[in-house]
Amino acid sequence: MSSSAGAPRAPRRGNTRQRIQDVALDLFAERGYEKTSLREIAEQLEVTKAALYYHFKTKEDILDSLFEDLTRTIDELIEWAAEQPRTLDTKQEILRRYGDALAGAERLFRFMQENQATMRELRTGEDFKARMMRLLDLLRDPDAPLADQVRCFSALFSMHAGMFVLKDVEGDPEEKRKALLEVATELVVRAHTAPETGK
Amino acid sequence: MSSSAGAPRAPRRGNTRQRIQDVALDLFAERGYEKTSLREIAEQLEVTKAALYYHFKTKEDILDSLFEDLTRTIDELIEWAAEQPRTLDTKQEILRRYGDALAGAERLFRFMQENQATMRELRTGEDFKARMMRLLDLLRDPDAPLADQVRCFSALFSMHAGMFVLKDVEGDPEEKRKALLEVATELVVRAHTAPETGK
Amino acid sequence: MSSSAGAPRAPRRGNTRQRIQDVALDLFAERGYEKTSLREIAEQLEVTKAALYYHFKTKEDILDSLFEDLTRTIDELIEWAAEQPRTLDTKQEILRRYGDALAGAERLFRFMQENQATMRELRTGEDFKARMMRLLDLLRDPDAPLADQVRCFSALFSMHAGMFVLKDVEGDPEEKRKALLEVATELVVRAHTAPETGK
Amino acid sequence: MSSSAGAPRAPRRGNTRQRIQDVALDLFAERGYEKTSLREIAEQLEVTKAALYYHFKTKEDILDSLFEDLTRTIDELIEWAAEQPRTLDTKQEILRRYGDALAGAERLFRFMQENQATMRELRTGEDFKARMMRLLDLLRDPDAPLADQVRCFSALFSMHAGMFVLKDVEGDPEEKRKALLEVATELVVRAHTAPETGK
DNA sequence: CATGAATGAGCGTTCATTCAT
DNA sequence: CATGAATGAACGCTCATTCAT
Repeated sequence: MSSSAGAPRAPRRGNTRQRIQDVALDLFAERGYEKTSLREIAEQLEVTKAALYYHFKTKEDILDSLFEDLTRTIDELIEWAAEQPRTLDTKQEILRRYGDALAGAERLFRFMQENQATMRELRTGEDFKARMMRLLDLLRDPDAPLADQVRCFSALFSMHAGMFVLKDVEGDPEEKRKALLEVATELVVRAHTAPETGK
Repeated sequence: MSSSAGAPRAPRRGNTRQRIQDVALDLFAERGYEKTSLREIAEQLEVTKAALYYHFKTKEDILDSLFEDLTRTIDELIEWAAEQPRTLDTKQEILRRYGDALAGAERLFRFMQENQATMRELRTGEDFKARMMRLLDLLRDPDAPLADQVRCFSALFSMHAGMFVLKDVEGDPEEKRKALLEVATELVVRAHTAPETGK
Repeated sequence: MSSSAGAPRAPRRGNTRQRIQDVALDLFAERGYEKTSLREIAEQLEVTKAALYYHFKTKEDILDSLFEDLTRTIDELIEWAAEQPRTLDTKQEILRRYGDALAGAERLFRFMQENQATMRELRTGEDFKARMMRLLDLLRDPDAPLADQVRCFSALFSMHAGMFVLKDVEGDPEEKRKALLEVATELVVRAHTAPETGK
Repeated sequence: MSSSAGAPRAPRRGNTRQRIQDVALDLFAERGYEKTSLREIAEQLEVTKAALYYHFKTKEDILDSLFEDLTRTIDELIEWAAEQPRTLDTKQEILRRYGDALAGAERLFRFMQENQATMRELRTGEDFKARMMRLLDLLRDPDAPLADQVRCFSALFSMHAGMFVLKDVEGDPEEKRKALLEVATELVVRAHTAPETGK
């Protein structure tokens, strides 16, 4: 895709690190973290396994690096949200921004979605889960009835999982995103404004 | 744990097959399918790896056997639902029954939820996914606007994932179940009765 | 072949031992001794592995039993030949009788032919080889030139191997046998009557 | 054996691949292909099993590599022979050259001779057999009487097997080779010039 | 006459990782 | 910036064999 230019085998300047990340993410998402071996990654890049170790200390290190950007983005979102008044508007804006982050890191979310068992055993996984919980806390009101809390979780989680499950449904991806956001927003609105007391 | 008593070699009655299934499900759910080795399972049972192979032909075979009951239950649900009129009542009953199935196979659902990458590469996984899609088809109306379809998917999926995510939230499990069912039902109701025409 | 009669699943009287031998010989010859497992034999007979151990002490024991008849036949041939005068007529008769023995134990010869490495490590194999050498000694004259000794070995060995290699050549099996015997005889005749002195 | 000296970890230059081949051929020929484990090979080389896998993709791959040289030699022989007139002289030259190939790959021929059951199930084995048949076709006349065809096969096969069987006979190896070639040639001559019509 | 249940040893193979060059 | 060569640990699986019933 990128290197279609010039010589039959381009010199490939200092971009190897990024190429590793790219291929690794593809394979981790496609076949799972454990089932993807460094040999596969190296082969697809036409370098040796040892080359990977020049750029990353361990296999887990490769995975961690993939999360860096996303983690920063979400941290910023959390930071911003924490400073806002906990109004409905804020919550809606959180969902909107979260949807954007999601769209910008689709493969990574797919990876998380499909490798939760792995994530649970990795530092990065635990870190990420904590951030999701922080986000959830910004959406829900801990004193609200359980059903409202479920609504908030459901909103967040549906956005998360929706893109992949909806792949089997016909329709334009952009439309799907909108529909997911719409339903999520609706759930949060309902949770925020519900006047009735619990069950 | 259990057989710490007397004789150097316990009699070990004819329950080994079930004990294997039990331990396997625990470990598969806890640590993931790939990361659980047959050695671990055998060690926890205090038998040799070879003993596992007396009862199951392959590792995958153990997994498959775990799905048998659940698969039958869901097939019955699908069969039943297919014969009902596609009313709102029917849909609500589907959710209720699905919730029951879920409660009766909690560890298995947790396993699925957390090992999707693995499931995708296994026959049983594909089979199960197909059944989920059948269920979704019984809830949604293919001509309805996208947002309504999202509501149905979201209902199903939230029930699915909810039990595990909500473990970190305080509250009685039975209450949580009810809350999940309530929100799911609400989503399906909304999808069923929505008068407005999509986008 | 034999038990085509009556009930869908015959009671199978005391012939199990023979059935084991029959199936074992088939598989040993077809797939090799090492690559044939007792499980395969048992499965093909629709009994359990343990049943085999009721009839034979070890896997090697099954193999040994297969050689019993043939061994006796060849021992008789050797004994008979040892008492004859070492004339050309005797030698020709040896070949003829050997050809008969061969025809009556075709699968076994095929097994030997194709599993020599295995035979060399088994008692029975060594025993059999010794007998072959005895036979060779009855055909050749140790003081004759090397070429004559080669002729005798070649005669014996060609009969041995011929049946299997010639399977790929068109023609009636009985004719092939005759042709093999003819060539073998011719070689022995030449070895016996050669007037020239070796090298 | 060699590196018993000084340094705790010998340098082990770039000859490992060949050392593997050498040891493997020894063991395959001595104990049979199936009964030779990679552990044995590795131990004899004082490396780990995994080291073998750096140099060869599978166990079968090691075997295949052993055949490469011989296969090329025989292909050249076949190619050369196919271009010659099918005279007696040509046939004699084929045997002579085949004898040379045989002498240069003695262990390999022994391996084949003693592991035919294994060879039959391996790609390389089938390939090799096809080549032998090609050679046989270059020696025999398909319209000649069966006995003449047997003579040709017997010639080829005796050379093949002779070296190993004759190990138990006293005499100089070089002399044996000559005697084998002499008898083989004689058989082919007889097949080529036989005036009588078959049966 | 046979089975059900299990074992211990071993197999071929793969993996993440290391390190001298 | 990377490779060639290797390791140690583990994996899923199969085997011949045993023994109480």
